[in-house]
Amino acid sequence: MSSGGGGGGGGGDHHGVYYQHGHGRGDGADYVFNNNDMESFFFNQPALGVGGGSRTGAADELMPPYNSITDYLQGFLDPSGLARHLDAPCPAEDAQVKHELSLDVMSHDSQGTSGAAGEGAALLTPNSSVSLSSSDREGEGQPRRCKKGRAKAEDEVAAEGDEKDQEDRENSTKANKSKKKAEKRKRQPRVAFLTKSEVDHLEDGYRWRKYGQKAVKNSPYPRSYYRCTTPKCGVKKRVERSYQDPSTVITTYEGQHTHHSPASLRAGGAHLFMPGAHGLPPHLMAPSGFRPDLMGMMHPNPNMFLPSMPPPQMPTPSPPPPPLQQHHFTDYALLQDLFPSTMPNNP
DNA sequence: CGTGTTTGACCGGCGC
DNA sequence: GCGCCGGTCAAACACG
Repeated sequence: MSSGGGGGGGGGDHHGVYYQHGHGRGDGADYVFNNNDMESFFFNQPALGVGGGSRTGAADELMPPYNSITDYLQGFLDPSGLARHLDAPCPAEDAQVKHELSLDVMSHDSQGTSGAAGEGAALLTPNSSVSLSSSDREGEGQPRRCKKGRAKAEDEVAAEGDEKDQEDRENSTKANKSKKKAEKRKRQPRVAFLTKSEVDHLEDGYRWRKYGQKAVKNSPYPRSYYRCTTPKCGVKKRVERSYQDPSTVITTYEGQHTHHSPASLRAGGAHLFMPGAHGLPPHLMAPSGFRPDLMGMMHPNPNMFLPSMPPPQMPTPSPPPPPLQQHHFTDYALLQDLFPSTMPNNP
């Protein structure tokens, strides 16, 4: 139960697109994920060492590093889950999800906006009585500016080099600044999920604090900035609505959580890798097409596991969710519009 | 009171 | 150097 309208719950229908591109200015995400394994987009670029930079939208060539938002958010936190995936992707459950997705797609057609939003929100919202809470307002997990960036830079400089004359100090200041900048510029890999949803902020099991909102150029829809409220977890995400397809929400995650999701904890350490067996919204479950062989490559920092992570327990059974209303929108042109700087021209 | 949102200001990178 | 723009800060505010 977030005050001030926080959280908001999930939307009625969801659909993502997986896409990767290199770092650059602008909104780029390293990955864009498509929840529908049958039509997911995924392009590799050599920069990250995943694949060979092929730029094709052919489904059978797609090798999404993450099969779902959940995969991305949680897949690397749970060693058992990872092992589970690496060993066997649970074909039965996998097939189940696939089946559900297919059914959803087939039976609901595209009616994007429906009154099911509220219903879906209720369903997709993993109950807000999460156990994790924090008053961490400014993300202790990552360096923050004391007051503003300049103040912090100066503090750092003062702390590091002190017995230098003013000139050297200035030089070191510049050097340090550029150094820090360089380090700071080193962004975490980002993964974008395109989701058909009525609500902007999709529930993903984690708790987020909104720390900013900006108007997006050439778009009537603003972009919201969220930060994970868990201390020591510097994961951020941006949420914006596609101006081209207003029913599509673009959620870009940056970084990896260093903790389990409150939702999973609430569910008794549910296997977030176990599609259909936990309380997570279906749109966050991993569809088929999982590529365990890519796990190592797709994750630049596999050491994100918490050593003290409690072993997963059997999840409490949750009532089967109603079918989602999903849409196919794997439109290359749309992707180009969404990520013009990174999408090649349609071959 | 705790938690989360809103919003204007600010910072820093980049292109011209 | 300047302006643009994405990203962030933080005080004020809202809500249960």
